[in-house]
Order: sequence, then structure tokens, then C-alpha cells
Amino acid sequence: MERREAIKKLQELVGQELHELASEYGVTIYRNDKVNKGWAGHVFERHLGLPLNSAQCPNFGSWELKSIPLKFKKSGELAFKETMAITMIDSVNVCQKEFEDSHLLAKLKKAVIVARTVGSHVDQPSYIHSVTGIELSEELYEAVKADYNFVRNTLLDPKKGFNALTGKMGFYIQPRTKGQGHGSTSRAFYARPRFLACFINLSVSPQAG
DNA sequence: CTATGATCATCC
DNA sequence: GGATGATCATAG
Repeated sequence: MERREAIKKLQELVGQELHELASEYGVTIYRNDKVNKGWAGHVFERHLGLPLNSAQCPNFGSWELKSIPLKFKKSGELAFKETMAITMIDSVNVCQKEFEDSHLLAKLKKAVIVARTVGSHVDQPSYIHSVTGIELSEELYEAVKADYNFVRNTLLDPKKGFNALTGKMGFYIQPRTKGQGHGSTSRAFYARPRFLACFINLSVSPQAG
């Protein structure tokens, strides 16, 4: 399936309620009393008829699927609720590869982002807001590259290294813990709301109309 | 257990 | 409200 084809398919979902889609595709939202935090993404993958897997390489060949939650501020405006996980940070890999060969850039260039509105709780209905692809402008490219190199330099620094990475780093892209249980041993690249705002127009809301 | 999916809980 | 670290489901 081509990226453009996938975007088209996903855009058919705009305005639909995610919980309904989840039950339709048999995606787990609740397991006992716990929430499956990746359910939203699974729903979209199911919609495209894709299998769930955890490979770091793009599942769909030429592109990557991502989803991001949006929330309504008191003013009624829409805002990003969370940062978006991009890809795992492999210390060795990052140290060896320049930005242009990195997983980070590869993922960003192939990403297809599904924005969806959420309430104050998981039980609140969630509607698909929009579907969009990432297009890095020169400015953005340089900015992201700077963040990547910042992480890279930290890893290369004998006095710092992998454990020195924290979510405080990075302007557009931040390194952050991501793993099971306390004391996560792994880190991943996350896109800050600031970065996402460059691609997603929050002033356009299907609901507010 | 680790990697990927993305959100929850908590601190400021 | 925004940012940072922790957490849960699924697949191998």
C-alpha cells in the first residue's frame, strides 16, 4: 500500500468515534482495570488491514503511522495533549549514524499523523480530527538536526552517555524514557507539541463547526 | 525480557 | 497548563 493511499483511507475516518472503531476491529482498550495505551494506534493499523508488530522498521514499507491526542483548552481552542513517540534511541546506532541516515529522520519523512480529540478521561469519546503527512521545511530540518546532534553528542560524551539523556533536552525533539516498569532502560525520541504544531492546523475543528 | 504502540500520573 | 518520567497491551 502506498502512503498516499493510506492517507486517503485514514481520512475516511475523520469525524468518527474511536471507541466504536476499536470494538469493531477487536482492539483492546481495557484489560481488567488497566488501559492499553497503544490502542488508538492499533485501531488505525487494523483499519488499514495491517498486522501488529514491534519492528523498528516501518511496517508498511514506505511510510509510518502515528497518532496524537488533542485536547480542548478552557478557551475552547484545540491544543496538543501529549508529545508523540517517534522511535527508539539505539545508543550505538545514533552514535554511528549522521542525522540524514538516522531512524529519526527516516521516520519523520515517512510519517502519517492521525490527530484525534480526547476528553479528560479515556472513557470520553474520541473523534478523529485530521490526517496529515510531515513535510520538513529547511528551517525545521535544521532544527531537528540540531536536536539529534545534541543527543548524539551526549551519547558520545564519556562523562554523560546514555543515562544522561532526559526529557528536558531538545527543542523540537526530546529523548525520553520509555520502557516497562520503574527504572526504564530504554529511551525514545519524542516530538514536542511545538514541533507537531508545524504540521497540524489546530484551528480547524470538525466538531466546532 | 525487549521493542513498539501512545497515554497516564505527577510535579512545577 | 505544560513538561517529564512511568506505565500497559501486544508480538517475538
